[in-house]
Amino acid sequence: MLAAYILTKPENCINLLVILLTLTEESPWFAGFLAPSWPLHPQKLGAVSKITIKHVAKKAGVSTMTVSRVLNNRPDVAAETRRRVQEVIEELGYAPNMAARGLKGRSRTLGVVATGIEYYGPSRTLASIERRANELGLSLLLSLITDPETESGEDTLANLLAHQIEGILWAVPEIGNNREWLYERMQEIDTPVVFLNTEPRGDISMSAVDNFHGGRLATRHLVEQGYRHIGIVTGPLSWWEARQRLEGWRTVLAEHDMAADIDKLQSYGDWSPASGEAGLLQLLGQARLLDAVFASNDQMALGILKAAKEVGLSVPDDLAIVGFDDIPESAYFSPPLTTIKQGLTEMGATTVNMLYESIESREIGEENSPCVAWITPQLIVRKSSINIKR
Amino acid sequence: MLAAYILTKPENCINLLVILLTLTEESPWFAGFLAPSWPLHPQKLGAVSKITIKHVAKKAGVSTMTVSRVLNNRPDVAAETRRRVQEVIEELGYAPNMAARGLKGRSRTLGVVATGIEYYGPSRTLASIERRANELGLSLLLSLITDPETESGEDTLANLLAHQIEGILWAVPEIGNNREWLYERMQEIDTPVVFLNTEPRGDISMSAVDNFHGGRLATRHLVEQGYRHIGIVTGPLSWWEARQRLEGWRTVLAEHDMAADIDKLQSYGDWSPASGEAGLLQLLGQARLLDAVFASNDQMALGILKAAKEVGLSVPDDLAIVGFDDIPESAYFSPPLTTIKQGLTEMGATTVNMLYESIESREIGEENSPCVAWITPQLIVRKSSINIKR
DNA sequence: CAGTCGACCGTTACCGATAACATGCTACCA
DNA sequence: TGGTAGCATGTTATCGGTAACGGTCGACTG
Repeated sequence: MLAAYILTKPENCINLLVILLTLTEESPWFAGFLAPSWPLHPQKLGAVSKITIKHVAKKAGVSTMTVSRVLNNRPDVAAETRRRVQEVIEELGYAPNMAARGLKGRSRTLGVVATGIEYYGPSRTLASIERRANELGLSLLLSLITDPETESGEDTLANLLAHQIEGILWAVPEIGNNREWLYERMQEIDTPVVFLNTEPRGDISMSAVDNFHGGRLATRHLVEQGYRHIGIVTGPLSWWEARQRLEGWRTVLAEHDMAADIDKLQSYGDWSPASGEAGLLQLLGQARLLDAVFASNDQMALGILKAAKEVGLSVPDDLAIVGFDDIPESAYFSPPLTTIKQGLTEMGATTVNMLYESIESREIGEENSPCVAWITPQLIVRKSSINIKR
Repeated sequence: MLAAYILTKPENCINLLVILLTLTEESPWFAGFLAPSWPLHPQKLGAVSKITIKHVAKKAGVSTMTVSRVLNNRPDVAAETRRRVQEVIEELGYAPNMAARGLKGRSRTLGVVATGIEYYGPSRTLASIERRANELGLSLLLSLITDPETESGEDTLANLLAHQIEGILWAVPEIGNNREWLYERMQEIDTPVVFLNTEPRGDISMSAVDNFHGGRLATRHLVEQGYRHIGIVTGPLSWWEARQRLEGWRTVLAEHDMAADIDKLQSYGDWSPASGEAGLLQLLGQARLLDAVFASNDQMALGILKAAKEVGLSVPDDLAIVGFDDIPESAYFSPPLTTIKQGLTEMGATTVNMLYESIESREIGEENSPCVAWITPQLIVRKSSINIKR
């Protein structure tokens, strides 16, 4: 058979005129035409080549495309064919090459950008993200930011995009304006992003614990227990969470006419036990009548417990304490710590769901609008805040 | 220019005789030869197509291969060419597509299989793994096992391999024989695996904290402080770490002739604070003279502290306690906890280094032999074990 | 009974980077 | 001055999967 085709390579504007001689194996005479310097490539077979879609296709007697359709649960495959292909897949133990899929934009991988996973909150969140992603058949590419105050994460983002991930979970706290670049960048890239625990704004998808509500819950509980001079040790106010918890505390104090001299009831910590310790000492110096403290996390509450003991204050008789986080240890502090449980597991799963939906809807072409989910935290009452005498 | 080539497609044994007419853009007359039914493909340009190696090549006036060589720091590029290419890369903000690289076996990605990252040790380890991997330019695909006692992780491994990862870090504890399948599987796959915190064996690469030494450190410290009846609350004995710590304790007791009635000095916990609490009560019931406890982790030590307080034992006067892990909270327990710091950061980094070397040496073709690295833990002395009266 | 439609399946051209191989050129030697 | 070694660079095929498109065939319609 003799045929002629024009092939074009647009990128370099070179046209190739190809005169094509198709010879079947039955025409060995053709070998005579070959110049000796044009070697026939020996059939390179890898030693124990992995099983690919081609092997499956060959064994099932169909084309690779049909196998691909079966793999992706496309509707246009006859039931019988589908069954046969699935059998062969099973039999050969075939697993699709994700890199090849990624090249075509279906990597089934999410990027997670997180920080501080050696601490309870972030690691808990990450664990629930992984679990939900796994359930949905998605893999996770993990990137950690060591110091969110100084590292912007631009390299991190670039790296994730280079891996052809299909969506991004951004679990780094917004500190100051360390994220402005990202909001701009998001306009250009067409990979959906969902944020965790961040200040809501109209143009992003996000899920967050209602820290304001949490701050209210903690403070209101202290008010109800009869405490009248309720101080706070905040987290770093560059953190949105810390500001929200502070605001909740302020609101409740104002509601109960306890906000006179409110400045003297505030102390600024940095999440560490040491700063809780220092915070209590500072508060005691400022507010003589102090009888309760809302610590913005459990670690600081632990530092406060230690400081209280050292200055001879008994908890909860002289001083009540409420923490935030409900780390597993807090039930075993002495006394056991009243605290706010955040619902981080729920938040992690929710964000993955949101991202998944976003990816799905993008696939079928519809643009989906930003979405916000709030997680309601929960008060866990233990001994550190209960004073039967009052 | 006229040239002829032989192309072969081994898979279907069809030979193509290609007569190649190279026409530059300056030869539009050639269009006359085109049959109307052979359409020139319209140049399909994505809306805002990402920058690929081709764009860089074109702009730098070289071939894609040369760009690739520059990207991979291959030696055979002229200094001037290299500089120009790098300039263009910079200018266009080009980043290589990792999926495409993965397809060729150079995904620059490691798989991490871990469990329990909501706890301090694993999350700390994971953080240091990520940091070191990042420094080496490697990405991390994260897989978590929820329950290592029931989940084998075979699916997890398959998933990682499907992603064309170049190496695996296995940070799931060996419990019973939950890993036999993996040792077998490792024979077939040619992806290097490094294990974390596991019992050494000749045919695997691994890094582990010397838990036996840690157990000795803790116990010897108590002996030196003058305590004579030293109990232990172990972790679950299906865990290698727990067994090693127990063994260290046993050895020191035997060395000091304190191993009479040793059974009554043992209690079996499950890492949780609650089991520490229960463990102490059990020990007190068995051993009247008990004056110290080695808790196999800090969380159980916390439970023990609580239980001691409840039964009216003062720490460290009546009862000394040493923990294991050095979680950040332990310095703020009341009293602050003496404990063993594991060196998890070092372990994480070490395993990544080992895996990296293994990958590198594999690339240049040499087979590298299994390698074992031990991390030496460290005693952190705090108040819970210091009794000046003794 | 021609025409149309839809279900099913195959062919081809990519996706982006890289290994293998080919080629052009310079330098150096006999 | 021809030959050749070796450096720098280009060309092609390939990795494994999927989108786009085409073809076939039977059923149904007018």
